[in-house]
Amino acid sequence: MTASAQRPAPQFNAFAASCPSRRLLDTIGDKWVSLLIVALGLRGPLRYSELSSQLEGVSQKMLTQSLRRMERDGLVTRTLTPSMPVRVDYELTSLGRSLLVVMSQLKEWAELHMPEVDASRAAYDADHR
Amino acid sequence: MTASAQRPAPQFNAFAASCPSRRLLDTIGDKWVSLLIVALGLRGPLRYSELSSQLEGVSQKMLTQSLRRMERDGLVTRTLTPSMPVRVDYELTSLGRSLLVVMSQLKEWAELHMPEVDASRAAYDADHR
DNA sequence: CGGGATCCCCCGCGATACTG
DNA sequence: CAGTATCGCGGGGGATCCCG
Repeated sequence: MTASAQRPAPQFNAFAASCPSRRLLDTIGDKWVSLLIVALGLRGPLRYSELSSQLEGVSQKMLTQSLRRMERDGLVTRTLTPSMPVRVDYELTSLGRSLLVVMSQLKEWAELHMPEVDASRAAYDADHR
Repeated sequence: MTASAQRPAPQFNAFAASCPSRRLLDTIGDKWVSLLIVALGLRGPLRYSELSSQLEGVSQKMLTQSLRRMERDGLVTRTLTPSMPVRVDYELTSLGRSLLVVMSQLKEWAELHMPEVDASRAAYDADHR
């Protein structure tokens, strides 16, 4: 699997798993990652506990996992302050902020068009009952 | 769960499940839906079998499921031609095309910045071994 | 050809307990 | 406070069979 370079592949194949767009989708497809980008973008650097309380419903495990992933991807920095008790702050990197811009486009589309989606769903459900 | 309207909820809470942006993420978070939007956007109306062969790795079940969902959301139209054998074409609606625009922004970001992400990952992995 | 229905397995994720 | 480690299950999704 992950069929790598058997045949030349037509220039840019957005449908191959190795394509950048596919891999970006793997990242922002994670809802917690997306929400973290927005949260950190809107409200500046935040502590672990602040993120935990702002992303309602996130489990400790998923929060940590998502933050680690974002850190690895260079989207956030993790700053440890060895006070007592320990303090950890997360902040978007410039790369993370550039992604925030794109995510905001998504947000705009959603707020503009989700009502149409809702209407379409209602119509569809009415038909197919 | 699905806590609906118990308390007023602070104006626009992007972190609540009912928020438009959250719900859009639920949609495009599905990688097949995203890829279908791009495929149908770039190559015009496509038949079921054409989609099946272009989205490498998609199972029949997931393809159908994703198309149904998109149809319900008003993103694609499904046109049945009762020839022999049957022919079914899928095409983006204007709503779907407007979403394609946004998705293209994502694609641009990916092609522009994924190399940085890769570099960050390599550095991270080197440190944390 | 374009699906629907079923079975079944895997692992993503929540819950819980423990640590520096 | 900010995590790590472990267990357990539920359901998302693949494989398969069948139908109009």
